[in-house]
Amino acid sequence: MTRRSTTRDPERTRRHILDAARAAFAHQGLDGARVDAIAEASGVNKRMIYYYFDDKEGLFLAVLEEIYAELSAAGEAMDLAAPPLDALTRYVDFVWTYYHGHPEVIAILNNENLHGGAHLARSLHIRELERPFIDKLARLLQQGEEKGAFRPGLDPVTIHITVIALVYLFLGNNRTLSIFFDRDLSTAVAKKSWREHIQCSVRAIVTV
Amino acid sequence: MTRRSTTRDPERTRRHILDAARAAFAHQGLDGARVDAIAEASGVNKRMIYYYFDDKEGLFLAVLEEIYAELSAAGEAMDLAAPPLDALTRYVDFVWTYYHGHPEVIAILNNENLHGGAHLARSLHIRELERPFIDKLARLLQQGEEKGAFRPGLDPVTIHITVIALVYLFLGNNRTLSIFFDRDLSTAVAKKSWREHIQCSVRAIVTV
Amino acid sequence: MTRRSTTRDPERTRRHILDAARAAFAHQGLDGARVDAIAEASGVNKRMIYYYFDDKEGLFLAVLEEIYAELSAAGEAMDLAAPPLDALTRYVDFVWTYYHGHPEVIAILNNENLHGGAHLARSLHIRELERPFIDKLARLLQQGEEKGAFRPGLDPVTIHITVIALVYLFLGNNRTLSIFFDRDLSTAVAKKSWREHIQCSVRAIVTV
Amino acid sequence: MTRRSTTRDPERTRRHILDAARAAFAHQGLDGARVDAIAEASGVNKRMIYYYFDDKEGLFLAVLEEIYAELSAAGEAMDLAAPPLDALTRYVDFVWTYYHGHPEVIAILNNENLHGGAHLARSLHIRELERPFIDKLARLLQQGEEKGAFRPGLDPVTIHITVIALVYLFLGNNRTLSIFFDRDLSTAVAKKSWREHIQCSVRAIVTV
DNA sequence: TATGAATGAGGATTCATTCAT
DNA sequence: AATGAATGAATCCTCATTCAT
Repeated sequence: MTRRSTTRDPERTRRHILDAARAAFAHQGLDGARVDAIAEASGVNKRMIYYYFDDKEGLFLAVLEEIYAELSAAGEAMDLAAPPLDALTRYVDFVWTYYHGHPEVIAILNNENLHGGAHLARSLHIRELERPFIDKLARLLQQGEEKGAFRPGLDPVTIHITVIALVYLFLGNNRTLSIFFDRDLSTAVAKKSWREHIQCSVRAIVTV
Repeated sequence: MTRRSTTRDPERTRRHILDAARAAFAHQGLDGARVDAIAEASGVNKRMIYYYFDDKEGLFLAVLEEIYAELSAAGEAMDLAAPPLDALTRYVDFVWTYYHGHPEVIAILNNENLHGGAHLARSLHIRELERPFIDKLARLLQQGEEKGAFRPGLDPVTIHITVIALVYLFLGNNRTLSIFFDRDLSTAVAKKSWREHIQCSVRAIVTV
Repeated sequence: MTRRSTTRDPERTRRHILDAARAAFAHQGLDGARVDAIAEASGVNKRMIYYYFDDKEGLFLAVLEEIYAELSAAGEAMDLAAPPLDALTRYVDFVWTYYHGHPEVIAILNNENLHGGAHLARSLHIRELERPFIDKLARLLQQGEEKGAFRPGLDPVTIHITVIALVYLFLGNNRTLSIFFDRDLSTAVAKKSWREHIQCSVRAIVTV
Repeated sequence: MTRRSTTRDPERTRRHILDAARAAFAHQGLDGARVDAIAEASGVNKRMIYYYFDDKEGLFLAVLEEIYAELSAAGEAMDLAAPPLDALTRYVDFVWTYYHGHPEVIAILNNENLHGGAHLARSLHIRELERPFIDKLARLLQQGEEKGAFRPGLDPVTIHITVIALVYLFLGNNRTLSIFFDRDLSTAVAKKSWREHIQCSVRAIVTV
């Protein structure tokens, strides 16, 4: 498990640390994660964490920035070239698939919210990021509106947050929801069902 | 602000500890919160925390159980006696108002999800709780369906989670959303706007 | 060496820590001294150091304050009831004997000067201390002047610092002086000789 | 302020390191000074410190030896060609001016004493140094004695240490003395006054 | 029921030093 | 001669928890 980076490869060392940190922060949070454990898991000398990231918070911020950069990059990869309703379906699917495939993102973002977004606010890189999700969604809504398929005046940010909310909460709070409502929401069936519910809901929200 | 409970009042001591713990867990999470700080804030000797709650996790569970009990009790207080669409509006308002008035609930539940719902799963009290929200919502959807105002076959749990998602994510992730989308979502205007968006959305989802 | 304080005796615990700290700071300085070593030497759980003194600097300050308190108390014990010249001799002897018997005081005060008197400046207790050395010396100089034995207008603080200088530097810098001037100043003979030199010098300074 | 010595200039590199080290040791002591900080301040790669001075202690010793060499050189520059009393004044002035202009010398020598003169004792260069201060002072005392101005049998080392004591302690312990005696001794007036006091005192000590 | 004192394992971080180039 | 990367042993300090009263 512990990979030894015998060769002198700064980029690789950084990579190993970031990967281990991401997993650790996702599972135990900023406060629960242990620097020792991250070092151990990354197969890198503990000292290197401080060499590259200053301190635990710096490491957390680096993870956070990477998450947002990936989020932004994911938007670039999304292809919505299709008739409005189909594109809308694709779009929702994309968001669902993204968070479903990156559950650690949810945990880490929740953690950042717990801390009032303090790290993110201090970040210099976040501001420079593009938000392709919004741009592409904006164009989609525009086209749908022009074709008379969608309601006029829809705000892409609002719609995007709506989709995120429906995806994110279901996935991120799956355990407590399951327990409280006494219904296992972690099964493939429950997920499929919820995914369809999101599709229907979003369609209902944007259509006339 | 540190209340000294010199008098021997068990119930009051428990209360003080729970209140301080709730605030602490909401602000720093289970791992970030400090037993010392909780004792200090509650004006109670640290030893008492162990006397009443065994350990930190026991205290967290107690807070969690109280939150769910209050959640359940809040459902009881909700009055949906009105025509379906009006009742629906009231219902959404109720959920919004509840979480808006209890932001610490969101933080603590997120924390419990971070830990995979481990505490909740162990709780004996949770199972016994009624879920009045669901029951009342079920009746409402039933009535709406009978009157031809709502779609048939709506699942109250699904609808409830939908509303929670739209409320909870906006409130709980307000900071990171604001930063990432470069739009201050914490203003009264932004909140009002989002609240209306939820109302419209839910209506669109349940209506034919 | 390691005394175990099995009994619960706060005062004794504090005492043990302070004693060990004093020795440690005297030998390795604030930065060189190790908290672990102090705990070990005092036979007290390391955690207690932080319990009683907050941190290493707090411990250093406590040592410093104790040193000054003892310095002040030593002044009280000094009896100068004698004819001026005899009293002067006694006084110089007292200062010499004090520092000679408390070499750690010199090391610690030097350390505090290294840090620009930062700790002392923050101390609240220092200001309240009496300076009996000065008061008694003032009276002595006054009497000597009246009897025509001493020069008029002598400033007690100046004279006191003079005596301290002659005592303190010889004792505190004994090693480097010995090496540089290639003459062993640590022998009993050298000390006796220097002590007499101080007596003569001070007498020369104050007499007409 | 960090000078980059991109060019390969061994002497310059050594110089930069020594300068930075001297300042660091003067301000934080041997234990408090950080090798990293010294490297940073000297604009030289940290590895070079080990290349030129073996380790931290070696660097400290190098600084120490330089200090003593300068001290010795300063003695050479001192010109006491004047009538005994005038020469004595000049001499005291010289010592005062020297330490006043090189306050870091005091801090570093104190540090060396804290460590029991261990580094100095191991030094090979110290033994070879001339002590022109002593030689010149010896001649001065000799002349004064011959002219009947000074007491016979004065020991130049004793007198020199006396002067150093009066200069050194006032300057080196200025902060703690000021605080303890509640009198600001760092002002120009206080310094001038003390300097005159030394002059008078030394004259009183050596004259008949 | 309540409290101040005590504990030991562990936590983040720092340090002087060395390696590989 | 010079450098960025790497190391492991410490170092200060914190934490949840328990003891003795």
